[in-house]
Amino acid sequence: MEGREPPQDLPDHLFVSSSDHPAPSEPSSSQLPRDLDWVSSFLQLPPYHGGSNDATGAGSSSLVGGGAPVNADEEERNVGGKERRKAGGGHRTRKATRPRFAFRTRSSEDILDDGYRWRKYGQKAVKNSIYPRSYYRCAHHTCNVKKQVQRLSEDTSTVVTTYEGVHNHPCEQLMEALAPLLRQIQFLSKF
DNA sequence: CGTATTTGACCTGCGC
DNA sequence: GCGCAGGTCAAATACG
Repeated sequence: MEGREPPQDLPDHLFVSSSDHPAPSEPSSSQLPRDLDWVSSFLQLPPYHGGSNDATGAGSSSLVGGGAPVNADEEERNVGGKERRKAGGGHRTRKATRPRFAFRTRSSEDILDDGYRWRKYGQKAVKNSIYPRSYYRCAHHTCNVKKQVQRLSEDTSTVVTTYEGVHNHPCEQLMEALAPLLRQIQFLSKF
C-alpha cells in the first residue's frame, strides 16, 4: 500500500497495529485508563490513511483505507440508485475509503468508553477467531464514523478496535466534562 | 413508548 | 464461475 505511516506519538496505552501485521503476538503491556486520555490523543492524531487494518488478520480481507473524505461513503450510499433490497448491505471494500486506524487495548470489557456514543449495527463471527466482531456506528446524526471491535482469540485479554473515519463533531462526554470549566472561565473573564 | 441491541438475510469483493 | 468471508441492513426483540 501506499506509504501509510502509523502515528508514532501515541501514548503507551495505545498502539496502532501495523496494517499488514495487525495482530502481533506480543500483548500490550499496559491497561487502558478509565479516563478519556486517548480520546484527546485521537484528536491530535494525523489521520491514519491506513490500509487493511484487518484486526483479525483474516488473510483474504483486503479492506483498503484511503484519504477520501468521509462523505464519499454517504454519497455512494445515496446515489445507489435502484432501491436496495430488504436486507441490503454489502458495500464492503470500497476503493477510496476513509482513514482507518486500529489499536489494541488490554481490557476485560469489549466496549471501551471513548466518550462518543456508538450504536451497534452488526455482529459477525470471523474466521480464525472464537470471538465475534462487533460493528458500531457513531450515534451522532451527521457523523459517519464506524468502528469494529474484536477480542483476540490468541490473547483474550486484548481487544482490537478499528476506527474508520473522523468524527465531525465534538466529543459529547468531553464537552460535558468541560462544561463547568468553561462556565467558570466565562464567569472569570467578566472581571 | 421510544431507543438501543440482536440477529438472520442479503450483498460484494476476492481467491481459487 | 463459484464459494467463502466480511460488511451492512432492517425487522424483531429487549430494555429503560
